[in-house]
Amino acid sequence: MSKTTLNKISEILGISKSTASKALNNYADVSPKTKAMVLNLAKELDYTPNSFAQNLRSQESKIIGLIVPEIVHYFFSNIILGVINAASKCGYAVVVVQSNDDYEYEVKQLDALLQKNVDGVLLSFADNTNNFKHVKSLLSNNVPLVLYDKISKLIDCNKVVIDDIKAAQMATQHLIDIGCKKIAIVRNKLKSQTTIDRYKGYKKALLLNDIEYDKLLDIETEDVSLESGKKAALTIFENHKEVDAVFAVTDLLAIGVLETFKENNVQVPEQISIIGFSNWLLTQITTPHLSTIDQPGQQMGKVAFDLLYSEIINNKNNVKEPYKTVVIDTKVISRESTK
Amino acid sequence: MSKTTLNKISEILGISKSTASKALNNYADVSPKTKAMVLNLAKELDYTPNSFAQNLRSQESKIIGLIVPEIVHYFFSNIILGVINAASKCGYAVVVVQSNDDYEYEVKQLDALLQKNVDGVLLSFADNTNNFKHVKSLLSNNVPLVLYDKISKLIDCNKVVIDDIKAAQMATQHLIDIGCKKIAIVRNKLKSQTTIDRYKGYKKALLLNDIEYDKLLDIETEDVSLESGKKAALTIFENHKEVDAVFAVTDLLAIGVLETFKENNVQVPEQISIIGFSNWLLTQITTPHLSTIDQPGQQMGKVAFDLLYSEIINNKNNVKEPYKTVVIDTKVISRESTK
DNA sequence: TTTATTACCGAAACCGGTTTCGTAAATTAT
DNA sequence: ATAATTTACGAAACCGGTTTCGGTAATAAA
Repeated sequence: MSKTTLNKISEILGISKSTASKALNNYADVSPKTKAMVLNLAKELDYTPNSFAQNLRSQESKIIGLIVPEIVHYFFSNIILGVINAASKCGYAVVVVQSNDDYEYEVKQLDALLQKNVDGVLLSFADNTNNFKHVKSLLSNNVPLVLYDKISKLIDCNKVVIDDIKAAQMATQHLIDIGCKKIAIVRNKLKSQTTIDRYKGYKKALLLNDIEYDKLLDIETEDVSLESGKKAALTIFENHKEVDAVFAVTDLLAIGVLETFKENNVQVPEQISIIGFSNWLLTQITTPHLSTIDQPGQQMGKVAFDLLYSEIINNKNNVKEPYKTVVIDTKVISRESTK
Repeated sequence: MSKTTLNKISEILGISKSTASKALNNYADVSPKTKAMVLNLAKELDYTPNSFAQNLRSQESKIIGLIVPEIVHYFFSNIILGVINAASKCGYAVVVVQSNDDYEYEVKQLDALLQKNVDGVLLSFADNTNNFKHVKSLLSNNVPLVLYDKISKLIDCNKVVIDDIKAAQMATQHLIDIGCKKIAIVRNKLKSQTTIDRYKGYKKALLLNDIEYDKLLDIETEDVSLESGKKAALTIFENHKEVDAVFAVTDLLAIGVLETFKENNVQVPEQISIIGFSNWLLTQITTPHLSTIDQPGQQMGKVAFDLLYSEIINNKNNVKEPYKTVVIDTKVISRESTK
């Protein structure tokens, strides 16, 4: 049994394809009788319009592309969920791809999305992306784009971010508020905007509290892995016994730091306080529970989709709205690792 | 500047659309000169075929649907990654949706996928799915389907699973091997196949080692959350001091159990050993590190896609292969929580 | 009764490719 | 030289909807 098409329906009823289509789409110029006839038969034959044909006609796929640096990642999982839920409510499906935090891959995956004719793209840059040809060509091709989380100020489009400077400043201030004086920062050396901003926030907090920035307490790591956190902690443990607090720019780094201190019998938080960044599920499970910055992924995903959606709608209606940058609120989650 | 189409190319070159199409698709009946001409112009105008038209013609979308019970979940994140990587290599995009571990939602999301005309579906059932009308209608509509992880034996299709019985048996045997005698099981009461099988494996191991199954040590929880694990541990702690080991059917449950024991000054593993299930990243971060069963999500995702892909290809060529059930190997990861 | 409206329907164009089939020209075989 | 192939190309159908536009018949207004 082949799929039922409009042609089949119109043939059976002895009417034209046009009328059948109109009946299904609530056009005014269809008599009640005819409409009922069509609707009944459509239901009986379990008719669903062929979306390929609809897509070709409307030139839209009702699918959007979502590029995340890493899929197996608590924060980005929440992004994905937020996007998918919001999209689903508007009848959009989401194709998810991963850039592997690599520029080349990001370009490739973006191309793949465009070949599928997605109606818009949500993108968080790879750590090593500092060339923006690919997104600029997107924009010149009039494909709606929303950048989220790891963005670039050089691109003129809708964005949704957290205020990394402010959040990092709050994290550092929290450490200062509980009495810490020698605060180390552990950050990855790749210069993504988020890393840079968290670094700025750290320095800003020091400055505002008349604490001198000490280059030796500024530990750069290869990446943001658990292992890198451990290495960083070892550096601190071996060379800087005076340190009484660590701000790590990601939770995983923070956990690596925490683990290593524990292994070396450094009491957390009695001897040293630790705060991370993102509020991964992980942080509620460490011993002691890790203080961190809440970075609401689901909400960011939802907002990102909403921005994209309104841009898609505006495009259809040929209206041009100025681009927005939505800043999502973060807050300090104070747990046992900072006291 | 509008998008370049085949029509535009053929008009510019003064040839027919057919010939232009053939040139681009390596047909034999195009002269070398004409072919070069078309290819050059296509490159110059940055021509990419309109996939809507291709889809309509070929009646395939080169998109597959992936339904996961929960997106923010270490195991399923790995599934998603495995699927996406494998799919991408074959030119397929993946639309990801979440069933929320709820049957109604699962049906709804499946419908949404079908409306997008996906070429196939990968599905892991919600915990409360025990009605299979939706997937049966899929199969009768000849839409390729592969079930993974949470499957049903009642459905005749390709599947990829781990041997939950064997894995749970291995976990329990591991506890026995290290000398435990009173082994409790913590499992969610919803009767998904995986839960049932892990329960079976637990009992099988007891049986093979002449340990009597004790209904009182069989703790049923509402769900598989951290909280449920904590509640279960409290039950054990308050009523069954004799228990010297706990097998929890998920890592999160196990971590809840672990946390609660620690809070009540029960030494792990000295007084009680704990083993979980799945090998989440979390398990490497708890104190003590949690023993568990490795459940290789990425590999399962890859295998699931490969099965789906070959079914899609077979369908196109009108060949019918018998359905397979691929069983992925698991192994015990012995860490500090079992000694 | 004549004219103006309204209600209802269908032919056909359109979206942009792919593929079949017929045919004229060029080449080879006889 | 003619006949048989081969080469190269294009017209047109096709995929399955949506939408415009024109026209007839029924109704309302003059």
